[in-house]
This record gives sequence, C-alpha cells and structure tokens, in this order.
Amino acid sequence: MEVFLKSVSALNDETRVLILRFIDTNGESCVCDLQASLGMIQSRLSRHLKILKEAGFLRVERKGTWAYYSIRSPLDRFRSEALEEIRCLSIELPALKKLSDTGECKI
Amino acid sequence: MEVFLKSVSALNDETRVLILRFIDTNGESCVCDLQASLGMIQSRLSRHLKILKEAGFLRVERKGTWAYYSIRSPLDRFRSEALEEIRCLSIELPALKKLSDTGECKI
DNA sequence: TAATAATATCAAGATATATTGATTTATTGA
DNA sequence: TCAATAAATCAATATATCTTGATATTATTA
Repeated sequence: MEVFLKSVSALNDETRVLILRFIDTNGESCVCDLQASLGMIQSRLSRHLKILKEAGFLRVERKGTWAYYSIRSPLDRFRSEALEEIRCLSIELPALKKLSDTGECKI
Repeated sequence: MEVFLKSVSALNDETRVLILRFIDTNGESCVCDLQASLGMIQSRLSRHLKILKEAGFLRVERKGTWAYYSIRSPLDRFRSEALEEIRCLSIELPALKKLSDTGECKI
C-alpha cells in the first residue's frame, strides 16, 4: 500500500506530470536545463524532482556539480503504464533549452 | 491532463484504495453494507464513493432508497491497470457485513 | 584554501483535501 | 400526506501539500 500510494501521490501534481513528460520526451536532462526550459524556480523544481525520484520514476546521475535526471529503467508495470498514459496526454510541452551545452548556465 | 489527474487524485487516498479493493473483491455493495463492513461514518464514505464515481472507477445503481456501488465496466487501460495493482496489494480487508439482506439496516 | 556555481534543504505562508457532525434530499409505506 | 430510512451535501476544523525566498551543501577551480 505504502509504495503504491507513493507512486500515486507523485503522479498527483500537474507540475510533476509535466516534468515526467518533458524528461521522457527529451531524455536525460540536467536541473539547470529543466529550470530554463520549464521556467521554474530552482527550489520548486528540485523538490518535485526529489519526489519523482523517491517514488521510483526518476534516477539521478551526478557529473561534477550537475545533476542529470532521467526516467528510471526498468520501470515496474504500474509506473510504466502511468508513463505511457502521460505520453498520450495532449500537453503544451515547452522547448528544450540546453544551457549546459553552451556554458551559459548561470541560474 | 485533467482526466488523468482526476483518476490519479481519486487513487491518492488510502481510504479510497480500500473501498476499491473491497468492492472489487465483494462485488456490488450498498452503502450501508460498506459502512458496516468498513466501519466508516456515512458522510465520509459517501464523499469517497462520490470521488471514485466521478473519477470513473465506480458506477451506482439505485434501488429504492439504497444505492449499490460496483466497479465500472469497462475500465480504460490506465484505470484497469491501477485496479490490478490494487488487487495485488496486501491489505487487511474487513469481512463483508450484509445488513441489507437481513433487514437490520438502521445505521 | 577561498570563491563560485549548481543543487538541495529549510521555514513560512498559501492552497487543497480529509474528517466530523448537522442538515437536506429522496424514496418508501402507513 | 406524513413519518421513517438511506444516502447526499454542507460547514467547520484539522491535516497535508505546494510555492517562495533564504540558507546550506557539494564540487570545481583559481
């Protein structure tokens, strides 16, 4: 029950659904790119990433001071179905802004 | 997005997961039996049943003053997967008390 | 080792959701 | 039509979650 509710409550927020969809679409993303692309302040984004990670949807890889988030793999059946459902939602997905590539990451 | 979040937020409560599991296990149930079996006060139960119904998980059939709730059929893929997940949870499921059959429904 | 940059955490206030007891609505049968 | 019963809704309070700005942590590099 506990694990199921943790997955469900992680999904129960429009912001987090958007983050999942964005990372699912664009692949591994660092926090500063997500900030720039999604237009979210850092503490807010960081909080939601943590919730998604602890619910088993995301994994993090650190490279220096950067943190790269990606869809955890493999996902179990329910999480996988949830992600598939999110893939089918008609969402206005913001364009990817790759600050980390160009070195202008100063947020 | 709206519909997805409605499903998810309906699942995001231990009480409602228990109700879904109970009705899934015991079949169509009237509100007074659910009250007796689950030990919930009437307004609380009624609220949760409404949320589950409006999220597309349950349907109601009225017979006189009674209201019988059952799993809506067919369920779409995501709801169906969610229910399957709930079926696999190890939950202490209270025994069914059929007050409506014996006529002792006075709650 | 000190300064800087990226990310994480914390504290306070705002918003949403759950619980309870009281009231209302709807249906049945006298 | 009135009384009784099942179920739904309402209002108040309690609890949980989200947002923001400030602060802390961690890794890099000068």
